[in-house]
Amino acid sequence: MARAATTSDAFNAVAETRRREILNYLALQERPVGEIVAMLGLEQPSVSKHLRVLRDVGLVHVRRDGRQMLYRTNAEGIRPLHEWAGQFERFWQHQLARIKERAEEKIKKTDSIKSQEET
Amino acid sequence: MARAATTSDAFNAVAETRRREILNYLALQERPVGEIVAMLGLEQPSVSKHLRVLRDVGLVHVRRDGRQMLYRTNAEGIRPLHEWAGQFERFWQHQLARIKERAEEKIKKTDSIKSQEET
DNA sequence: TTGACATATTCCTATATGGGAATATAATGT
DNA sequence: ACATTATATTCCCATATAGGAATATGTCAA
Repeated sequence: MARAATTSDAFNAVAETRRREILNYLALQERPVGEIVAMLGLEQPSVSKHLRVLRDVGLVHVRRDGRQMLYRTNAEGIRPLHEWAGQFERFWQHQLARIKERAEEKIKKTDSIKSQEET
Repeated sequence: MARAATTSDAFNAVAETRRREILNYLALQERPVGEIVAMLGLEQPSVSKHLRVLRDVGLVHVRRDGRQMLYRTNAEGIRPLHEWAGQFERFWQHQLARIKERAEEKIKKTDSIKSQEET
């Protein structure tokens, strides 16, 4: 089996840096394709293809305005990702706490060595 | 250019469902490869290859214990993902608020129609 | 050393890219 | 109808899989 399609789900879609950039750019307000092209410095067809992927997984909304297509990030689609990653929050907090503890113990030891030296 | 390597970063690495399952499984405690194999129902070489990818991007820690290799999730590696997704939290909150508003307005309208009918 | 167990790597193939180039589709103005 | 503008799609190719099969590596025990 080959790698899963980029259109399989949000996880695969946002694996691409350019698509994450697009989502960041379109979060605040909707924009026509031309502005996204200018913003990313990519060829227009490439941008259209990325937008297609984002549409297929429901990460952007589109509406037509004359000849323009206005795209906007659908933040809801990013929630599953945030929630999955959030499961690990308590673990990295634990890890950080342990790192802190060790660092403080190290300082204590250093201090006691120092006082020994002073003796 | 082809798709970015799965070992490019955490985003690409966790795009694969199996690898997310592995990270969930290894979050609570370290486990030998054999248990991961039993848990996922995949072939051992496939699991070893997924673990290799996770190691390369720093999403798991490993240590040897006799013939076994004990893997454990490195939650820190998942933070960038959580933080990127977290940028959109305020937007989906807005979106939900608007949906709620509209729903409430709809109910109001329905009520006023009802009272008209009653007249 | 030899055998058994645990894990990793290599080789293979079908599949899915992402970008460039060329072309198609859609909407507007004249 | 025709030219122009804005996007989308198709065709091409180099690259990177994920999994299966076979094999290699590493560790322990007798």
